[in-house]
Amino acid sequence: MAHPVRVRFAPSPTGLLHIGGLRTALYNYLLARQTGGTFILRVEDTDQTRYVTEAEADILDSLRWVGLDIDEGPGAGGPNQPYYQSQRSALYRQYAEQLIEAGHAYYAFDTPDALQALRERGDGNTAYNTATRGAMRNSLSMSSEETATALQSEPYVVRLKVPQGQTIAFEDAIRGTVSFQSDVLDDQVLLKSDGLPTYHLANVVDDHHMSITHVIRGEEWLPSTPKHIALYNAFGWTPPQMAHLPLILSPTGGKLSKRNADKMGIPVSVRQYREAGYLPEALLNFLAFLGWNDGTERELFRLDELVQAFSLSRVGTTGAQFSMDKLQWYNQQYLMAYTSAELAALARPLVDAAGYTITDDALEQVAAMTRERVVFVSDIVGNYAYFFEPPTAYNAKGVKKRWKADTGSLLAAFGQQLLEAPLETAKAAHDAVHGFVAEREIGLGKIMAPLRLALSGEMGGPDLFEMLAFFGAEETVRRINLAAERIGS
RNA sequence: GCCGCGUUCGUCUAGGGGUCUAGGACGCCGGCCUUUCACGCCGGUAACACGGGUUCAAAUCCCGUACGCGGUACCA
Repeated sequence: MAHPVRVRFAPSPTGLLHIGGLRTALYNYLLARQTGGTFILRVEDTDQTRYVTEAEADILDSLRWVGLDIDEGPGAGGPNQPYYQSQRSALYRQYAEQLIEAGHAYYAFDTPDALQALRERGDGNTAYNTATRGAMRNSLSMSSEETATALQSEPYVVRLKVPQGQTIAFEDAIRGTVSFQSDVLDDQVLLKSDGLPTYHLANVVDDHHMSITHVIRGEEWLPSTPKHIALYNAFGWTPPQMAHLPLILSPTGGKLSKRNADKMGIPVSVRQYREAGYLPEALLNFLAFLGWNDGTERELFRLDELVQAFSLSRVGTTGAQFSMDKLQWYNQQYLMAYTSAELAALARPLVDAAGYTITDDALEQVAAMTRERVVFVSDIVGNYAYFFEPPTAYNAKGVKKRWKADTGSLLAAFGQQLLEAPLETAKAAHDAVHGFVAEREIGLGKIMAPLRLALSGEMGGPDLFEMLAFFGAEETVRRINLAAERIGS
């Protein structure tokens, strides 16, 4: 606790920000904010072949959308610029050379084919390690003259000389002690033949340079960690605290890969959730709970509340399957927490885009009526389009059950009554309907269900009297006539 | 294959030797409210992977097995 917490989210710009990446970013952010530490964004763009131009903007957009503001990084500045690894090549090269001079790394000249052949021997040995490196073409097996010549004329990489017969152990904040035998480790490539570093080198150098105190990342990195520890050791640096998060799994169990998820109809990029109408607070809350809980029975936490409650020690070790149902529940919970005015404001652009004309006041009334019935804001224009235009279809089951031979004339008479004494409030509508049935000595069912059908085409929905007050006498009569025409009798 | 990590209701999980006839949430199924739907409330369904130990006592500790997942690249 001597050093202030400094954490980083270090995505590779190979595509749209992944939902799992967002959770990693979230946990890093939570720890930083909780401790008054620093949240850094670093772009790990060292693989030129997988670079996707839109990716970086999408990562930035997505983080901004959910409200994970970064303290250092692209767009935010900071003392360790640049925050793009592709722009820090000189630094990595310098450190690679330092390692070579110290005898912890070496040059290797093997062709991809030669390495492939090694792997395919099938004797269980890794391609390039303490047992095999002596037989390969590298500065360990070649004379210094040969090496110097090769350096001039051939492509080469720099590899870490993994020490032999060591146990490499580290304390993971989530999993406790994890240990590996160094002999099973590959002599990791540090510098690729294109001169750029691999993840392993760049990551270790940058984490050290940026004084990162906690490395919080996905469990898929756990097997790489001993390589990183070996690197820290070679440099003589102290490794940061490691914390490996459980994986987010697809509902069928496998990794939530793009292909796997698409098959299940599950979006994997944050942008898709945004476009589908999920609220940032719902997505964040849901994601936070994929692998973490505060130990109480509370499940609703907004971002600032997560900051308060979060702790690395309460993060679980088991992979968590993604559940669309649970996410939707969260979305509904947060949607219900909005006031009608707020909900109306959220719905406004969708309403306009659908080509409907409605005043702000009226839209707020619609929001009030639908608030507890929608999972997405877009449901207002989807499931409740009848608030904006008369229904074009009528629930067949409902019509069969509730629309009798005398319904048409009954509704017409009710409509007539409305025009004579227009209703303005739900209370007035209530009284009008009750007065109407009392006078005629008929049941409420004779009029309420058909009225609802005429107004909305549906059998369920918001309170009928509120709807009547909303539509007013003229529109109600119009819809009664339309329904009578279309349904008949 | 090898290395690593994991395994409590269908799913997310609480629980870390006795308080567990295992708690909560989502989903599902009933009921109440509402002459509707939803919300809300009440109730139900459903789990400690298996086998050995250790212990007076094990979901909880140890070992093994099985299964799942991850890694095994000049990708991150």
